[in-house]
Amino acid sequence: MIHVNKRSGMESKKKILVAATKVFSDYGYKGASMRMIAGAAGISIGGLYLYFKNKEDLYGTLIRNRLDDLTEETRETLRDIQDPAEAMSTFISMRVKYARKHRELILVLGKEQAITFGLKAKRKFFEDQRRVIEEIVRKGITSGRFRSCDESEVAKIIICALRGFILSMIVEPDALFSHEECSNLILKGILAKK
Amino acid sequence: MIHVNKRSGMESKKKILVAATKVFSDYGYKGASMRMIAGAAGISIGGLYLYFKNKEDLYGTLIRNRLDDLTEETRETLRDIQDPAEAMSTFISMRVKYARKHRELILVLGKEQAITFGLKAKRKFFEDQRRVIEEIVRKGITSGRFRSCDESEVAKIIICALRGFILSMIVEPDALFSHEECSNLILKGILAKK
DNA sequence: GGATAAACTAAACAATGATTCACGTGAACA
DNA sequence: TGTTCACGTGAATCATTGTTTAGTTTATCC
Repeated sequence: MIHVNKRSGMESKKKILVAATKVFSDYGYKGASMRMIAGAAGISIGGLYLYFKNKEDLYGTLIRNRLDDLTEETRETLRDIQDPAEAMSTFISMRVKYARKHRELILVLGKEQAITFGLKAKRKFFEDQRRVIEEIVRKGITSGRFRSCDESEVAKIIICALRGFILSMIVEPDALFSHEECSNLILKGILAKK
Repeated sequence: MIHVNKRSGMESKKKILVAATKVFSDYGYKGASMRMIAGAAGISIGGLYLYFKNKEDLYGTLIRNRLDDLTEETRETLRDIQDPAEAMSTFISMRVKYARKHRELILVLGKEQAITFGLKAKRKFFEDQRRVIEEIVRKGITSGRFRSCDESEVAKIIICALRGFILSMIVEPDALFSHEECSNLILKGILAKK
């Protein structure tokens, strides 16, 4: 009774999403055309519309999928790390590594801050990430490892700094710096201990 | 002999640049049309081409002007500050304040990383800024105020963190944090002094 | 006033965009 | 084998784009 064609649609859908990520990251939302995406995916223009309502839908699906993945992966990894300093380092290096690996995604995200449909998913993502950091900082303070501070404020700042690290890493790949140094600065600051 | 029309062109050029900044920041480079810019500037479409060769020229002029201004302003302000910690704080708060005041510019900059003509001016800008920070860090180390570290590496990291602060500030105006806290984290880190 | 040139306009141009639709294709089931 | 339908095509549609151009207004100079 179930009717599944051998030319499985799911495969095409995946091919489209992969191709679209590449094209969007190279040209931005407006700069990427459905023709280009279709070409990159090896499918016809009309074919795109079998799987996505329109350009906006394609873009939104792409963003949502990837961000949800990363959020899940983050929680997973941090689950059994107890030391807050180590958790912080791990969080930072995770995000940096993910960004390096999924360069395209970061470019897409960075490029279209104004497109409203992307914004909601992005906000949710950063909110999630912020909460994770906040929890780490809270633990750090109560355990005496971290200096006393407003954990929510500091969490915000760290998230933002991290965002800058990653953006720069992507935009200027030659101006590289290690994620160890990033962690180090955030943990120790730059003032000499007196 | 000098022939200057009362309908002075310079005024129109300024009006266009102001309007273009707004429109570009709202819609991005591709998303902004010459029609929209003309409308916002209260001028005809053809009028734009009296002052700018084309869309790319208009965009490029806009970026270059603003970035050069900020670089100059930065050097000016830091000239007579001796204490490296104070210089660092001042630098950070300057950039944050500038970003808050010229929200549109930051949005424009953040939006089109891929447009090559904008990129060159931007790279130069960040390079300039990096050198300023590097100098501050170097002074801090030799004077014993800062812990010993690779000044060029740390300068890069601080620039990137700052970029993140500013980007976040612009994208999510509600998730505000003080520039005092930013300086604080960079200067002191988060680990407790032992 | 008449001439000149800068400042400006509006319509037109060719190119390109997203989206639609009438039409093929081939695997699965009867 | 023939019917069905998911899958796929690409020319056509229509809006919008950047840019050009022919023509109009307006301030200055003789």
